[in-house]
Amino acid sequence: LEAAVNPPAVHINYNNFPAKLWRLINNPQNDSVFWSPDGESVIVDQQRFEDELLSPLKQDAKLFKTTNFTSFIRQLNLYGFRKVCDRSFKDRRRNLHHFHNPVFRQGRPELLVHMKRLTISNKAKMEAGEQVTCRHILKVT
Amino acid sequence: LEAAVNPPAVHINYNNFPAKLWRLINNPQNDSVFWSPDGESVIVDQQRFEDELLSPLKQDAKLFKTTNFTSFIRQLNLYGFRKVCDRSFKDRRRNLHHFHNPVFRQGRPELLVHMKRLTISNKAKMEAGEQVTCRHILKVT
Amino acid sequence: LEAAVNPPAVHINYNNFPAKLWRLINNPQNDSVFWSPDGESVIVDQQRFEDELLSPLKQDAKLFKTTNFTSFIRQLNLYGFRKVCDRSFKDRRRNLHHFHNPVFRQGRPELLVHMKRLTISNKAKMEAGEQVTCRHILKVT
DNA sequence: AGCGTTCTAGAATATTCGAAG
DNA sequence: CCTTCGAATATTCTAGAACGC
Repeated sequence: LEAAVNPPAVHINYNNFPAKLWRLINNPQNDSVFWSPDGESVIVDQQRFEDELLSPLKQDAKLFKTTNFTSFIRQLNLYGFRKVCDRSFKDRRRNLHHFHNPVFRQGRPELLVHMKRLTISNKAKMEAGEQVTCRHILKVT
Repeated sequence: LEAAVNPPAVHINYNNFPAKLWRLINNPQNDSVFWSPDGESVIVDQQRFEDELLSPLKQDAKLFKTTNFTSFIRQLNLYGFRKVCDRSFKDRRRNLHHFHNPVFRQGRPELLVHMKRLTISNKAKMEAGEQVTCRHILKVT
Repeated sequence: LEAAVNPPAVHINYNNFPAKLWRLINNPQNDSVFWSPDGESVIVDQQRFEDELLSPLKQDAKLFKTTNFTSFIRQLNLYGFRKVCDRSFKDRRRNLHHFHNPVFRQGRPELLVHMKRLTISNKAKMEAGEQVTCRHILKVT
């Protein structure tokens, strides 16, 4: 309860995928990634995302090195996002992708520390009950 | 605007990495490190860099203690440079590395004071909104 | 040798992927899929392919049911195509994909009957030396 | 049962980072 | 702060799996 009132400061690594996605979705300037109405999942407008964030013409301030939308999808899956098939978000002209991750929720940055990168070796470790090191979480002694 | 015309004198520690890189890239004698055409990023010719700056044969005027190119790359990353994969700079014969840092730009020495050495503790402090002291910046106010 | 002079009539199923790709690449009207200069591999211009063949706006004459380029790539891989990384075909503005399959070559339609759909079960059969049935090949003896 | 489509994951390589000296 | 090394992350290409036809 106390934790809810005074949430511990969360420090996630600025350059890693979870932090980038968190900044993007909470950035009012950005209109290619946004929260679903219930704040429980992520919606990505593929065309805008490609135009504004992946275009090779905008080399400088690029958040991602890739120019392929599929690489972004691979990252989402690696960090535990699963696609939600929601008819109400279908749009004939726009390609809207709807992804859910239980530890990526609007207004809950403290959950981000539970993100795991689901590589084979990490999954094996988790199976065996071992610790998984996650570099996106800053250890602030 | 005034700053652009009369940039304030910049004082960064002569022997630290940012200053060394700044001197190198602006030294017409040097041909292993140079600005990209738009002045927004750094291009390094690995062969020349190794031959002219890292070779143990040139003990005298050696700028760096290391003889490994990878250590130089580690420094670039530590100071916030990220590799840019730009197809147009590919050269079959030369190994050209293209790195970008928003505060390392041609003709903008005043930006150098914003360079941060991205150690874990510095990153955590920055996440928490605290000041980060950098020894490479000489305070001469 | 005689076969090269008088190649046996080849009949592949009109609606299956190999036939569709063959028609596309040999159709002068189409400019999104074409042969590499040596006729040994396939080059796909992603933007044009999406615009002209996958766009949901062109419902009528659509060759494929999908609107996703990735589904097309999945088909290429399923039929044994592998990506070729050829620098000389890089284009900053266009996304050109270069795929190779030893049995898909310009002017050699008779090779198409050797195309296999590499599903798990087909691969297992081939490992065991069994026949693989391919519905895209019309048996017209 | 085979094919097309979709979503997710495996595998390989390139890049970046943490930690120790 | 610099250097080194090993490990985590990012990116790319290919494949597994599930489903509908």
